[in-house]
Amino acid sequence: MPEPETVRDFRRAQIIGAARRIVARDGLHALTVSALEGELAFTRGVITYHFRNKEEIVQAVLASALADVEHATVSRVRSSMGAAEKIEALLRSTVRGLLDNVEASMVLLSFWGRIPADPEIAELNARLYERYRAYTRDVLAEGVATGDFVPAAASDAVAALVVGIVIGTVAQVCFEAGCIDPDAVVAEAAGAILGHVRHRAASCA
Amino acid sequence: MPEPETVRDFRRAQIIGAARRIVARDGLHALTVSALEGELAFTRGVITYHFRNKEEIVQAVLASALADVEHATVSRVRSSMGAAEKIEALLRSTVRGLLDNVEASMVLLSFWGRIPADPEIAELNARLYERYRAYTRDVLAEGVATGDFVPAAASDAVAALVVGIVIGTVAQVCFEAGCIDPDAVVAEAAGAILGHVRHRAASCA
DNA sequence: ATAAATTAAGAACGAACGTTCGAATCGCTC
DNA sequence: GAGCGATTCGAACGTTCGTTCTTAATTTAT
Repeated sequence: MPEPETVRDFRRAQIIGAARRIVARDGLHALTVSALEGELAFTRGVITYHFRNKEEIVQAVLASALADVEHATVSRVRSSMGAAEKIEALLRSTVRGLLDNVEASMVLLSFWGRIPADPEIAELNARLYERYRAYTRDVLAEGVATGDFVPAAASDAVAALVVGIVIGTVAQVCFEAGCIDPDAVVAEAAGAILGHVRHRAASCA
Repeated sequence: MPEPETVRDFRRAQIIGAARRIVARDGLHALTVSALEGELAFTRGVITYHFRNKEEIVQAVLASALADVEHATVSRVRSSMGAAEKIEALLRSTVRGLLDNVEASMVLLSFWGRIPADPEIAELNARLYERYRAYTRDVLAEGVATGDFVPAAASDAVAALVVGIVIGTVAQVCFEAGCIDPDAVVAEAAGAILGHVRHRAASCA
């Protein structure tokens, strides 16, 4: 990630940052040029000079949030871990990472409203989740190969379950501030899933 | 649910139905008076005659979808079931019910974008999920009382986990049509959670 | 049959949106 | 310090939005 050198890059980053704050705070529908003027100390001349149009800003906001979320998820799992550890890290670290960057998470949740109307956004979202599911499937297969997991588990369904738990937990925390303890939820989820995919002998004392 | 008798009630239902279709198909931002004119065979005179303003339509759409979803969830669990059956029904029937009425589900997902800006919508959503969590906690307590479940389980976290699974699964199905098999996901989820809250003796052959 | 009330129609309005554009200002080079 | 490109400014434009209002059509009651 190179430091912004030119004025252009600096301004663009500044505008995208303001746009992200607006979207995370008030929703995507509140992202207007006037709102950007208020959030920054600029007039709209600056904004329209550095971006061709508003759609370019919207896409930059989405790309920025997607990059953050991507970085907060899979990259936290170390390859030195065992399969069971990886599954737990996949859950715990991902939820933690998403909630450490609530702004990016809220931005992505805001973009959900555009999925029905915008196939491009739908595909970016689908790719994100599919990548996460694919990684989960790999870990499951790895666990089966090492003999840690039972081979019968339907890895497609379990992968979707893991992703669903992450999505559902983050959504509840983001939309109902204070009502949910994500660490406790993730702990239960990890226990339940590992107890389900691991050989019974390992979990039954 | 009384049949619409007066012309007024009939027209209102007609307009709300069209509004729901628009929101479910294209998102909440696409719900404009002009779009309603197109979806119905009316002019905007009719619409503004039967509704004070657009906000009233929006709230009616939300209330309508909330009622549908509410009906599709808790009401499907029979009180004659055992605790374990209830947990499974809570998962399976709820996901099924939500996906049987994709329109209502998509409407609710569309309204998520308004949660950051609209405390009223945020609370309606929070209430829906909290009621679902409370019911799950009751079932868990019932299972503990009958000796089916281990008493140690943190029911708050497990309840949030159940709701999260429902949300995450429905979201994946709605946003990635065809990629996810909800029945398989729910089956894995039910197996994992029941294996986790049930006494080990019951699940270890 | 006629008067009154209800409902439908569609033109017109102000407000807010994204965009465009010419003038003003800054920063650098020669 | 004059000249020039890069940047900032803010007014103005056309469009679309939700709302309002007048007129016409239809239904209901007497």
